[in-house]
Amino acid sequence: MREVAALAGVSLKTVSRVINAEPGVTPELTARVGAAIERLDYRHNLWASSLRRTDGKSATIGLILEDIGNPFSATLHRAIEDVAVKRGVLVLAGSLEEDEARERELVSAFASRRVDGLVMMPASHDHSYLLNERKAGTAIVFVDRPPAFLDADTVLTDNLGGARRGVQHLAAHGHQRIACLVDLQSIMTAALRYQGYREELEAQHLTYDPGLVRVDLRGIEQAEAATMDLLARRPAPTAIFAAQNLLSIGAFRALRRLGLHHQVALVGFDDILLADLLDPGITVMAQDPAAMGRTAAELLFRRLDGDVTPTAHRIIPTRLIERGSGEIKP
Amino acid sequence: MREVAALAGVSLKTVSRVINAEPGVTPELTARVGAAIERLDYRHNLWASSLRRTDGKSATIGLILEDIGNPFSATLHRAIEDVAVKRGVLVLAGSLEEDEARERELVSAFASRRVDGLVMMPASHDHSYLLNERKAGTAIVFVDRPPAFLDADTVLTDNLGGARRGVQHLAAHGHQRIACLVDLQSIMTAALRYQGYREELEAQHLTYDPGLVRVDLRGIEQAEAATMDLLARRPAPTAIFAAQNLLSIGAFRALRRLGLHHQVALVGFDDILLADLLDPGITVMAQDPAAMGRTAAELLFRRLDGDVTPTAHRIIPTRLIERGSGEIKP
DNA sequence: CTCCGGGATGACAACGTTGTCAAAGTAGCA
DNA sequence: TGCTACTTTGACAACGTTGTCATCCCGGAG
Repeated sequence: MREVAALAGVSLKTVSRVINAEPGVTPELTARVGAAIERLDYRHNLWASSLRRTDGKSATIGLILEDIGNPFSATLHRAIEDVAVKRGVLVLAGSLEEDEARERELVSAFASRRVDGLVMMPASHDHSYLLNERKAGTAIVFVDRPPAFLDADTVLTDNLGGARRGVQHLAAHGHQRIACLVDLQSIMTAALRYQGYREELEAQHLTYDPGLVRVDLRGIEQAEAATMDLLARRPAPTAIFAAQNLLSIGAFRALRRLGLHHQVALVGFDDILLADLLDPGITVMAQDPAAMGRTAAELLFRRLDGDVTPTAHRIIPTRLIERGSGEIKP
Repeated sequence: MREVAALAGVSLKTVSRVINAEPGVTPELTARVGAAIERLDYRHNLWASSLRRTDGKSATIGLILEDIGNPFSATLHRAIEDVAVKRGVLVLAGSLEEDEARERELVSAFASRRVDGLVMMPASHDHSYLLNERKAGTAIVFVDRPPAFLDADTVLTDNLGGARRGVQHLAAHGHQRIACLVDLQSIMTAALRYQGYREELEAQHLTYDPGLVRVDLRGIEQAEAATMDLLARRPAPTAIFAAQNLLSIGAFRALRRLGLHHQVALVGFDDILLADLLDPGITVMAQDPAAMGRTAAELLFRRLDGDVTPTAHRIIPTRLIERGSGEIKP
């Protein structure tokens, strides 16, 4: 910047004014400075700038996800980016893999980089440690999973309602023995879906049989094994509610392996790419990660713009997509 | 930091030393400073630090992808993150959507934030503008697509060889009339796959029929329509080589719609989640985005560590995965 | 002609940190 | 005791930028 000022024959401050498009600089000087910037290939240093500015904004936000690589997180990420680019804000992202320590590390790494805001899908179960960040002026929005011991803006899927709707769909098709596959119960969303399953059974006056439920399942293989196991019981379940993505796939695999994919009904929670091309297509309660990301980003930027209304809690509805597997009768 | 120094009763510099774990500080002082940091909930400001440091490193790299949200990019992103976390480096990412102007904007935004390195999957066709960035000390690695008018480290899929292998697989099963679906020809990878198709036809002494090729297809719908169209020709093709992800899905849809999914062979380029659960499973030439990301990140960090050997060009092999659709005989 | 107001420009300090160098303290040795 | 050598600590400038305030210049009013 010093060099630019020298080449243009003006002071440092004038260059700063031109760069920040501050009013009150002669068009002639603006042009001279612009030319010098061009010629020297000068790059503004945003960090030095934000260090000195009064608002201290870094035009950067942090994003903490379960796994950047999985389709749900990736779609969410993309939706947040789309909102952020409009404001010239860049996104730093990191994966947790259900590791609470990693969550703390990431928050700390983001704090060191002075991000303006944080969108997080937490792994831990106590977020009181974030109070300090917020006191330092960082806006925080939780997405997909709620905060604990902290009051903050939150964007969630309607896990309870969605699970109920899925089970209701099966019951409406005449099923009485509906099995259920659930992820780690320590994950709030999994617990809620399980709760929805139980609530809806009761609402439908169906008896709850613990033998038809498998919890703490991780990944396709475990779900496949659990499904094989469930279907070996007598009387066997006539329908399966798989409360997560990979669990649906595992269940489908098992059904195919047993040749039961046209006899036993299946409803999954969370949509799967290509599920419509399978035979039968998998009926799901679809989440809307793009809407979640968009909503979370909008809430975040509203806070950064100075909104101080009480914390907002947004519930994104799920949508039933009938593709065949959920409409099989017992 | 001033407050920490005051509370611990030491100078600024000593606090700095403790934070950076510089040798030669009494354990007692280290402890006192540590306690003060804890009590004041002090956060190190990485930007101010990197502003002052001689190496000027920001422990942050930039990642430019076609679309953060698509599975290929997301997997690549994740693999890069995995290498980066080991060094305490964070990743800033942005999507291009085939927009050349956006590519420049992102590079500029990253440059303003003084990233140490850049991994990019470019959309533009002239990267000479990056010379200035590199002169400024930013390491640059290209991934999935090669640079133009710039010599830089590159990590590519074996597009040519993979396409040839796929077509060869179809020919080996007795196919003579093999159709081909291709993405935008302006995309280097698409052009190479098309070239592989033609080269392998020639190697197999099969006649090249331009009527069996559809280029510049974008997305599932266009591929589906193109496939319907191709299959209406007489004589009809007995096999299809789909040179991209979504094109394979479109082709499969069309085959299903026409009830030809067990008569016409299909080989896709780039793997598809769940492709093994379809009927028939889709045979593909699988890319390895995780290996690409890992390799790119390793090259980048090697440069950052001072490696000045000539530019490296890594080719990541593809792998044929037989699932049924590619093994159908004419 | 003087004085005032307002717009354009620049000098300088400060943001939070680290590199440089000097000062102070300690131990060892003749 | 006096000297050197070394270790530990601190004062200060500097990184690249912007906020504050002072200065300068010009036109117009009295």
